[in-house]
Parts: sequence; structure tokens; C-alpha cells
Amino acid sequence: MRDPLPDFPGYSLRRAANATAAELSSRLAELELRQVDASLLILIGENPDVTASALGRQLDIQRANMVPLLKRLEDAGLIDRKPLDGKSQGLVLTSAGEEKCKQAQAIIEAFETEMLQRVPEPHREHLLPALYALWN
Amino acid sequence: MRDPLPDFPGYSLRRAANATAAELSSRLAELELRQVDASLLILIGENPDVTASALGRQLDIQRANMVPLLKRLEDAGLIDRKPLDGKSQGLVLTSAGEEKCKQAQAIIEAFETEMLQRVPEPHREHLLPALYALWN
DNA sequence: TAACAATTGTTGTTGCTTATAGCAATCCAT
DNA sequence: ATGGATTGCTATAAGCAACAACAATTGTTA
Repeated sequence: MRDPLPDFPGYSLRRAANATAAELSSRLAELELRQVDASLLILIGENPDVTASALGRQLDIQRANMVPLLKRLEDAGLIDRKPLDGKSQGLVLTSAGEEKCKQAQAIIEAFETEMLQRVPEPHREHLLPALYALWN
Repeated sequence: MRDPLPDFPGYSLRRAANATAAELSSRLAELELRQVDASLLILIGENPDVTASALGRQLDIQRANMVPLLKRLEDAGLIDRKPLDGKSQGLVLTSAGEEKCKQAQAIIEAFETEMLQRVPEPHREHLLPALYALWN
């Protein structure tokens, strides 16, 4: 079939993102985590006592949508909340959460390495800076 | 906030795809088209009498999910169906569909050009081949 | 040619994700 | 001290894709 779409960088960007996201998701599923979950665990691990709204701003997730996400993680015993003041609550990893986070990071790093291997050598080092420029 | 995520190519890939998709979507909205719609119009334009299942295979969209997509385009008077044999039907652009398709292509090409401009010169030419390798 | 397998278009359902609006409580700055 | 902003939350709606199932038709091969 004649298909001019792959010649559009934007189209290839979407397809590449879909393909890699599907692969990573299936690997994270073994930890019963989704990509968002892993992102949240990593950010909370790096920033103890971060608030839900700050996380949302960082990940471009609206406040309202953070609620069910964090509830899942809390119900799974991966994070804890402790009140910082009357209205804000700090988020921290539980010990189970730290363990999961480590495992997730291992999976993600292995995945990223494999992914980069798929990119032909001369283009490889240009991928990250090129992508970064597109959303910053 | 400490945020190691942007250093992961996979994460930057997802963020870049989201950011660019949002931008392109808002531009296509002026034609009352979504990205899928535009993709379908372009493919049908290039391949008259293509079937719904062939389109789905090309775009990695399941047969079942093609139904509402094509129905929208048909209801909008952009495509026509004609039976090829007892069960298959060929899809073609109506004249209105061809007009829309041209407009969409203009918007997309302008968008792609602007998008590439955002990528610093030394990385630019590597973007498409790098992305292509990730989903093929 | 008769039986079996694969394909096509479709329906209906489900779950996931995001958008949106609104609300009460609290914090902060003038 | 008051008004505006922020935080966490509820509830709702919409869009999108996955999945299973089905009837009709086509093709393959024994």
C-alpha cells in the first residue's frame, strides 16, 4: 500500500512512542505497575515529602486526575501520606514502595538500553537531545 | 524538583509525542478533523478502493475500531464506499473529501516543518531515521 | 465439489485515560 | 483581616482502544 505517512517525523514520532510505550507497559505489568505508577514512584523516591499538586505540575497531570493515581499506590501499600500543614500532605515511599521502585528502575533502564540499541549507531546520540527540544 | 525522568529517551519520547500531538490536533481542529481522520483521508486518497481492514492493518488499528472512524468520515460526506465483492467494500474520497485532504496535508506539512525547526541543527537530520528504527 | 479455514465488516461491552466543573478547607500577601 | 490563590477532593462526561463474538462471504485443499 502506498503510505506517505512514515515520512512525516510527527507521524513516526507518534508510532515510535506507541510502540515503545506498549513494550515498556508489558514489562512493567510484571510488577503490576503502569508507566504512570512507575513515574510517580521514581519522582516520590527522589523527592520525599513532595505534594500531589507538585507531582501533577511536573508530569503535566491535572490535580483532579492525581487522586485516583495516588489512591492506587496508597492502597497497594507503596506510598504513605503525612500532613505537612493543614492542607498539604507530603508523599513518601514505604519500604515496599522503595523495593518496587528499585525493580521498576531496573526494568526501565534495561528497556531504555535495548531501545537505544535499536537505533542505528550514527543517529543514536542525537535522539535524546532532539526529542528534548520538542517538548521544552 | 529532582527529576531524572527526562534523561530517559523513552520518557522524552512520550512527552515529545504528547506535546506535538496536542499542537497538531488543535490545528487540525480548524478543519474539524482529528489526527486519525487526517491519516485515513491521506491513505484513502493515495489508495483508492482500499478496504477498511487493509487500512486498519496499515495503521495498527483493529478492525472493530475502524467502524466508528469510517462512519464519521462517511457521515461528514468525505468518503464513499462501494462494494468490491460480496463482503469487501472499497473506500474512496468524495470531492469534498479530496478538498479536506488537501487542506489537511497543507496543515500537516507546515506543522512538520515548524516542528523540525525546533530541533537544533546538528540533531535534525537524525530524528526521522532514529524514530523510524524504533517502530519498524 | 464438499468441507474447512480465513477474511470482512459489524455489534456490544469494557476499561483506561483525560477533561471539566465545582467545593470546602487552608494558606499567603497586602 | 480580608481576598485571592492553593490544595485535595468529588463527580461527571467524553474519547479511545481492547476484546469477544457473530454472520456472511471468500479461499483453499482434500
